[in-house]
Amino acid sequence: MITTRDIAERLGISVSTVGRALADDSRISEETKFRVRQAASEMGYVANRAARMMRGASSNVVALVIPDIRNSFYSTIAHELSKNMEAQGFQLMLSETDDDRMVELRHLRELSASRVAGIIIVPTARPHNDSVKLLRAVPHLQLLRKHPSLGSQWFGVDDYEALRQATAHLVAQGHTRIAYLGGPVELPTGAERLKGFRSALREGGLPDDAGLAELGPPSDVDHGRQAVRRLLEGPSAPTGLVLGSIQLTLGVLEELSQQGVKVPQELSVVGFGDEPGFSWWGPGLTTIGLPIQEMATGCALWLMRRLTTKPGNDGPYTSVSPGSLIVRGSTAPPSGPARARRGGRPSSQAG
Amino acid sequence: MITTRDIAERLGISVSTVGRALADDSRISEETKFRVRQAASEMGYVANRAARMMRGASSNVVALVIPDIRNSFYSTIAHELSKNMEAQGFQLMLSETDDDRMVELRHLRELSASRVAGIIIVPTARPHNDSVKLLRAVPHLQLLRKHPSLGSQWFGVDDYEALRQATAHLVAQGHTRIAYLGGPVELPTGAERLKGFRSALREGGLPDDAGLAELGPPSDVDHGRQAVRRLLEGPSAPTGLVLGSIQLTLGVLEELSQQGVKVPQELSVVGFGDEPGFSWWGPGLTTIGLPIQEMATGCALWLMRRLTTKPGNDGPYTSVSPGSLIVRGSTAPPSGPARARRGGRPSSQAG
DNA sequence: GCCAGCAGTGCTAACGTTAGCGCAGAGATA
DNA sequence: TATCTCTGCGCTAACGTTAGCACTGCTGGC
Repeated sequence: MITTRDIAERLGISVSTVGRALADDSRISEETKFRVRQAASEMGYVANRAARMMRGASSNVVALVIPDIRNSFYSTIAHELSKNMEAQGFQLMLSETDDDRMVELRHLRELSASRVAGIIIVPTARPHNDSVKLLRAVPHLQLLRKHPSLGSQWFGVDDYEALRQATAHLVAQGHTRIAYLGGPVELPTGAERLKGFRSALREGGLPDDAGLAELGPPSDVDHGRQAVRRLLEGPSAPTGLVLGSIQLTLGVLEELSQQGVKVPQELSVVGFGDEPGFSWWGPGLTTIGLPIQEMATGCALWLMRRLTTKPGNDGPYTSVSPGSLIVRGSTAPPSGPARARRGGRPSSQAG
Repeated sequence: MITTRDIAERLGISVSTVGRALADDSRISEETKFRVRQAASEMGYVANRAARMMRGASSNVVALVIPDIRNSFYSTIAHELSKNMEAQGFQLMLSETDDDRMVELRHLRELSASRVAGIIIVPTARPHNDSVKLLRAVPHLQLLRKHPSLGSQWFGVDDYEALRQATAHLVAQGHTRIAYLGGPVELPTGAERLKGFRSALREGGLPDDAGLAELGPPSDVDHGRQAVRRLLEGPSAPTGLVLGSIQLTLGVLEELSQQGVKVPQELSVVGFGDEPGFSWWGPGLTTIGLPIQEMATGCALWLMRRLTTKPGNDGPYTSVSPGSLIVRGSTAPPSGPARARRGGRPSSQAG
């Protein structure tokens, strides 16, 4: 590798002069600067960032710590971050945890050793104590999931309200047996979404202890398939289904297509997130749209400002983006006797 | 930040001893090792990799340079690489080029300054000359696209054969007006895929100069929508359509759904890649399945071996994975007069 | 004619870690 | 008792870059 010393020797000047010429220092004559830049270019000199960092300069790397890049939420976030950071000369490190706290810890150790400038993290359910310690030493930002021990800098969506709306949509259509399939309550998002679901049930005068909530790994497409099969095979199958994860939604749609379940006649479905395929699935999937792109952009801008301005404006920061229900064809009033249960309306078109 | 010096001062020993204790050097007594490790843990010591790198150690970072992480091909690759590299203690840097050679160059400069250990790149159509120079200094591997100036280490798929098969499938069903929508010939993949398409036409005795090939930005979903609209509105609309990019396929499916085009009655479609939604789109999308995951794994293993073994086994290496046609419901013999063109078969079930 | 000031450059230390070499003390051997 | 070996540890230089300080000529003011 070419160093400033190589350039200095070739030109018969000192390394200081080379360094200053490359830094465009005003004390160096234009002629010298020109010769140095010429030589550097010819010789293929590339400054060694490791050496620069040893002199106290911070790195230009920001790490994104997420469960799985294949989840389109996270790839969208990664793209948006990358785009915004590239303009500021930052690079993006990618760490996948697979929702395993030990993997998360290993990654955070590595990132800490690499002295990354900042970390954007979607934490696991219960981060290891050492992970918490490591994060404290680096400017960081929680994304989507908010764990109290990791500080109060957080960008996320209103999970509670999103699921409340989605469920209320089914309640309003007269469904009384509504199931929920989402992530575990150990995850902050899982807990909020379940709360929103139950809250909407209560508001609609329905019992919320129905045991119609299936919780499990939110990134596991196969779990979505199996769970929806269990729900439909059960003794008292629901007429409505609300989903609380994009991967689970993918699994459910796959399974419903394969089993030939008639939507919305046999089952009304509200998905989570908005993938390309959701609009053309069956009758079109009614789903919860989330402003992931905007959130990621906000996140990137916040961190860039945090890293490029001197004063440590480390006050608590929280940004909650609202979701919005996208109504397509996968939801309709329930058919059959269950429909009469919703009070005064005449049972027109009953089958 | 805590350094070995801090630990040394606290324990009243030298930095050398601390360093050797942490490196588990056999010359250090077990008792000292224990005390050092204890102190390091308590004080939250994390080794500074920048300093370590200055002593000639190579970094543990591998960069992935791709057009866009939102493309599921690339997110799958990123995931697979990440998973395989994590076990070996490597980290993944993500660089998106948006297929812009200047962005690509900027990223490669940064990566070079960071002294990444290796680079896996899906190059742009015509990489900048400086990009070529920079890559030469780092162990690297081309993925999917193969540009001659970047060396002969390459992992990819058999683009030619994949498109030949896909097109032949339509030819065999009796289509005579088959359109192709894919990336530009400037891209190695674009050129190969177009060649495969035209080759299948010739083999089927069809003219291959039909002008039914629409080429354009392969990552642009909207371009897919517009292009298929143009094809269908044209004076001589095709009865079959073969696609040469996953993003274009997404756009086409969206547009066909929206316009209510009857598939396969009005148009037979063969997609590219296999997304979750492809199986439930319309009658199920016949598509070209590609072993992206296996290819990425092979890629990761090759680079890991390359980086962890001493001798620079830099001989040319090329691995071509075959694709396979997944036949679903979106392809069928053409209806209408065009069908009679395919020789002797009686026109049963004509309508 | 002498000193101040300035432009342009060189010398050197420092960042944190590692490895080669050296050294002190304890025990073994002659 | 004198020498050798081994264990356990310290000293120091080196990696590439940067910044503080010092140095050399030269110009201008008094």
